[in-house]
Amino acid sequence: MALITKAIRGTQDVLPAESYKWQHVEQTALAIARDYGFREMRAPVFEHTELFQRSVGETTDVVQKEMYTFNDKGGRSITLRPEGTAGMARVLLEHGLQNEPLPVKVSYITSCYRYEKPQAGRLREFHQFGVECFGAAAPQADAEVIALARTILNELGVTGVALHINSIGCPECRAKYHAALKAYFEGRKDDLCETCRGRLDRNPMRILDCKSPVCSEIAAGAPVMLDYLCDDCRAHFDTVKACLSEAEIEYEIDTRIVRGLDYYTRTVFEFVSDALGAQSTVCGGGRYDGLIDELGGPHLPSLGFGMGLERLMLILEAKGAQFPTPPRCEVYLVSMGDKAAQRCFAIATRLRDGGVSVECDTVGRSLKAQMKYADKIGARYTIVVGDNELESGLAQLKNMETGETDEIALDDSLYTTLYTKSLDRQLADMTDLFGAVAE
RNA sequence: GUGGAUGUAGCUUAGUUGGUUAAAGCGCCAGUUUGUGGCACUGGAGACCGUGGGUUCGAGUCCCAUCUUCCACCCCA
Repeated sequence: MALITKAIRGTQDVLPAESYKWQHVEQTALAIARDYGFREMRAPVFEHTELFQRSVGETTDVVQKEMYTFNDKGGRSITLRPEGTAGMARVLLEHGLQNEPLPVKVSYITSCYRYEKPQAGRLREFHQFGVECFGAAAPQADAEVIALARTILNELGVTGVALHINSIGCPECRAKYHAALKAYFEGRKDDLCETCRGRLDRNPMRILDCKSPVCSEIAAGAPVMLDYLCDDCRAHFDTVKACLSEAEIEYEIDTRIVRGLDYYTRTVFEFVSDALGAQSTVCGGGRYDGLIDELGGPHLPSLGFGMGLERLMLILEAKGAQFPTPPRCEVYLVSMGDKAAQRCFAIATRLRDGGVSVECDTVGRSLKAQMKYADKIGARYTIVVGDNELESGLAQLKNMETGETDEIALDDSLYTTLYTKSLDRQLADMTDLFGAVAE
């Protein structure tokens, strides 16, 4: 295939036949977040490169080798956002939102860009639903954000996901832990795999996550972060756990969770799916108490999560989750001849103004072909308009499901009849929807 | 960035040890006389066989390169 008609590596198109699923997922997530008090906020796809370097962290893989960075014509270094939080934090500070009643709770749906090798559940352009809660230091905020993610997953019909949580402490206790960890691994340095030997200086916590048999065996005996938490961090984590338990939210402690973005502190969590293969995290997040200071703002303890929409869709498809069926064409107006076609267009326009879903011929097809087409797009009713109908002012309203026909006059009564039918249908659809939710 | 697999019409595939106009199903379009869809039947459009080289009298079939997609590592959503 020619280059110009080929999508860029690692990108994905959403076709008309699939888009309703995305709309459902996005609207559901946004609506539930609204119930939790999160309002949507939007930020540009690109930001100054420095923003991501400062927030995500200079030493992280994301910043070091995965960002889409370029110079614009004005010589500025621009980067396509590799994640959502940094941009949200920037908007907060630029517009002084920290002066509004705290906490400031925002949600977002964004595309993100990372130059990685594509594989299952990993794309170069991917989409996230996420939330940020700025200015909430209490452990209840951690539980709230976790509960929100869980509710969204549940509401969408996702099964087979487990919540894993951990605390990586504050900079003070983490420094002590790092020292202990380093001392431990230093003793076994020669046994570690090559990548882990490199990690020893950069980020020893990553070794805990290494898949190599030798490393994981060594890691099994390594000191655990939770044992090094300072009193405040320990108390915070204990309360988070207590909140989750009392709200009957199941979780497991996973001491190997180490977020790859530098801004995280204290609580970190992920929702892991059994349906995704190697890239099994569908939602990841945590607290970042130092991020806003780091960006030059006030000390504003905050937290959030990101949910990978493509991964979410993958799970939904794998689990055979149900999506609400997209609305179908209510009436197809079949026309014969130019005069009738014009009349049909006029009728269609008026019906559409009244909120009815109508279609009519735009390619000059024969009557039979129009009937076939009406059938293919799932039209519920058809009305054939030709010279006879134009003259008599009467037409047949055909129910495409049963094949039954009713006489219908081509005057003002036609509109009220069809408005009513359409309204009844919408009402029935809503009843179905609520019925399904109630189950 | 490192490994392994993959690539034929819109989709799913067939293409014998390299040999004439690359095949089928689905889908699409149009017909099956008199103004009404779903079934059936008929016909049609649609593939430079991922791309570029090479071997050969001759390659979709062999070789090399490259790209894509998929899977794993790595990383993360």
